[in-house]
Amino acid sequence: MPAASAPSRRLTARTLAIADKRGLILRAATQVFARNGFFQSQVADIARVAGVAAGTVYLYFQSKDDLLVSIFERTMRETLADGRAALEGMTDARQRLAHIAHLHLERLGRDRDLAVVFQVELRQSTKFMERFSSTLLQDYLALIRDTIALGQQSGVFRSDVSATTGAKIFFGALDEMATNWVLSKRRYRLAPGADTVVDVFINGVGSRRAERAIEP
Amino acid sequence: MPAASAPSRRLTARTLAIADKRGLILRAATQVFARNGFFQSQVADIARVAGVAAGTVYLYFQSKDDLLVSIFERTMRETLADGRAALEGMTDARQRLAHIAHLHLERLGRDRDLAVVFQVELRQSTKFMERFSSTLLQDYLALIRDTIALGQQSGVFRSDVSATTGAKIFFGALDEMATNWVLSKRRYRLAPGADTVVDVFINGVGSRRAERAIEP
Amino acid sequence: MPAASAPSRRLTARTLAIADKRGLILRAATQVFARNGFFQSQVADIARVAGVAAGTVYLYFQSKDDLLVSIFERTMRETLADGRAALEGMTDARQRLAHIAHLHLERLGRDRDLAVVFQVELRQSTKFMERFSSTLLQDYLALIRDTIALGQQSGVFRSDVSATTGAKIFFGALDEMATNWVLSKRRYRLAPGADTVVDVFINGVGSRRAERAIEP
Amino acid sequence: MPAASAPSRRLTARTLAIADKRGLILRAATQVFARNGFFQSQVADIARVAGVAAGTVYLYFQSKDDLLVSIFERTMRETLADGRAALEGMTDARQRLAHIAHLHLERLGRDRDLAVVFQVELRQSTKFMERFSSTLLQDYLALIRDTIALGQQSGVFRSDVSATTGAKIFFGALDEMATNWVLSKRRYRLAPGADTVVDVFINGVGSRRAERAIEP
DNA sequence: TATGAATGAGCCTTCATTCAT
DNA sequence: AATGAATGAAGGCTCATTCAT
Repeated sequence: MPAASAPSRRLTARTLAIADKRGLILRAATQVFARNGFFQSQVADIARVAGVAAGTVYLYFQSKDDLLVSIFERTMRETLADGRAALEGMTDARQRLAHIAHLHLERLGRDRDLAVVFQVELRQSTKFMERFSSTLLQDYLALIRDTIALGQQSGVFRSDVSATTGAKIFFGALDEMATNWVLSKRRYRLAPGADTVVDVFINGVGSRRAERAIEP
Repeated sequence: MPAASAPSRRLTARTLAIADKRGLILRAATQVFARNGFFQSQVADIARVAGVAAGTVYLYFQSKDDLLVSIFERTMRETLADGRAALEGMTDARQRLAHIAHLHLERLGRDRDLAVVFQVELRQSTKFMERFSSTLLQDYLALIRDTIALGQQSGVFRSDVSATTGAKIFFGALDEMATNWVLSKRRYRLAPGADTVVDVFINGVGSRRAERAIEP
Repeated sequence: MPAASAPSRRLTARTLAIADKRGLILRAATQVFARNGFFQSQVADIARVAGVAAGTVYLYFQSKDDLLVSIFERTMRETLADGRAALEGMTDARQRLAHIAHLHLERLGRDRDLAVVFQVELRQSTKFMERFSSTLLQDYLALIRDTIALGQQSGVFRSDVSATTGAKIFFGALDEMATNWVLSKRRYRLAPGADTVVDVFINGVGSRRAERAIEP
Repeated sequence: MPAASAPSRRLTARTLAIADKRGLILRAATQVFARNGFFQSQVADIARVAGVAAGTVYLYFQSKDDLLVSIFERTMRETLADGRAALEGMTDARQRLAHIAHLHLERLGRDRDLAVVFQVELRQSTKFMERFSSTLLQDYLALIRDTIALGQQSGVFRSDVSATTGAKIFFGALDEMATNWVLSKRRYRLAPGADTVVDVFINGVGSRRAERAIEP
């Protein structure tokens, strides 16, 4: 092996080590935040769970807030990437919505600590909310909105409901399913709820016999 | 007025004064929490806005937490009472849902500070969430669920979607409408969204031409 | 009854009422201080036990401190007066000491709450201690010192021990008996200890066979 | 010195540094408590006198209370250890008592701040008193009681006075000597009083001519 | 005299963050 | 890169005292 590659290899190793430790700390933070609540969690606790010293956390993250933001960003980025990749080949907007719903609830249903952080701890205050809603969350809502718009263009969705409003309703429904699951004392599987949400969103709860609903 | 009524009058005056002061402090707390966030708000700020001394707050409320809880409880109690009263005469489940949605978004749309507290500050942590979800919030969800069940019995709603899941979807949609409105930089009227939510919830976004949707 | 006497009678009645209420509050304070400790006691508690409003306490006493001081002064004044009166006819210094010791321990042994206040709560801090030691407590120590000096003059007490030091030792012994009784979990009668204190103080614990003691 | 000893040396240095800082804070607390009184002292003052940050105090002590308790425990432990060590070789109970008295008054007489804390501040309330009297203070009284019992067995002390009562009287006398010294405005040496206390305790203040004292 | 609602000064403690090693 | 001892700002809450009634 040529000597020249050594530094590069070392760099790669280092990069991996860093990535590992970042992930290690982030997983510890998710667990601690979920179980104690963000404000009741101490950086020292997270460090202990991660098996590092308190000061070490600050080598990888700016602040305690940054830990929370990073959990959000990392998960959102992954979800968005996964979502976009999977949607690539799907032409049916209804199928796309179903996929988004499944991805959404499956990811949260798979990792309860993550779900708690997403459904509860991240809603700390306008401080966080505003920071989030201006970026990745908007991207996520945009993904849904575009899917609905696609359905409207292709004629499978009504055009008299704005895609933006539809996206809020769809996201809100999924979000509430997740929040309810997180706060419920009963233990049930979250993911199956995705089908119902999609079904209701597309077909409504109105019976076929009933005429089109009440207009204001 | 007979002399005998004097004590009663004094008592009433005092009772009113107390009620006023509680309400005064609660309104101040709503404003301060909404603008600074719960954790960034100081009890001294609330007292200043209410025009009382810091210690006086503790004559009417147990703690800072209690202020937040009281805002929630007071509003929920009123909303539930109003909702039940108005629903009394309505037999059509679709009409009932429409009414609930309007009441929900109108109340929040009328008082932005209250909306901020409800959509953001109250979601502080599982500590609060669990406290809430076990009581009045459950009552509210039950009100929706019962309305859906009524619609299923009368045949205007499908019976192959559980009323409980339907209630989550309906509430989640309304909740997201409110949260989006609160966090949005644009200023628009919240209440009109109620109709769309009801429409989509009942009729779905699927076009009439499109067949019944995707089953899992 | 002459009209002229009415004011006087009223004044007397008022004076009595005042004396009663002062006493009432003071007894309540003694009880509350004894059971909760001075700093843990709240003026509102004392008022409640006395059956008056919080503000009323301040019509009879300057401050919370004043309550503690008044308990001390009232008891000391009574004890000193009783002591002096009883000592009047006694010529034997040993008999006098015995009487003082009995009076001391009987008064405390009769009222445990008072004893707790005297042995514990009054030792709050130099602030109180210095205030007390400069007046009535000095008078009390002087009463003992003078009794010892009398005994030295009449030849029943050694003159090679200063009366002042002797008084400290005698008082300290009584004081410790009381403190031990107050803090003890066992329930026993305090007063009988007076005899032992006097006996040891006068005769020493040395056996008769043993020669006069160790000199430094 | 071999290289191998370096880690051990570093450990020792750190241990010393910690021991120093604990002691440093404890000395500062003694000074501040003595001069301001416990309740009037602020933890921030103690930190300033010790030359550390306020938070640092809490790295070494649980609470403000703990500082007071630690002063007591440290001093009592040392005094008990010193006392037991010194008593080892002494067979004469009278000599032993004299030694205890000297140790007691010398230690307090040497450090006025410590004396103030012991004689005044530690008598705060039953809260502290009960905590103390159940352990180290009992040990100290037991040391005196055992010494008296030893004297009774060897025949130099009377057996008709219980060793327990004798111990209270002896301790009370020493305690009062110290309290008087602390509260006195005059400045005199405390330790010499030890001899008088022992003398009076063993021989009594009764003159040799006088017969055995008054029996109840 | 009596009330008790209102006042507001005062402080212990926590814990995110830093930095010397 | 890693440590963890040290920092110090920040605020909820209590309660003695006042005063309008």
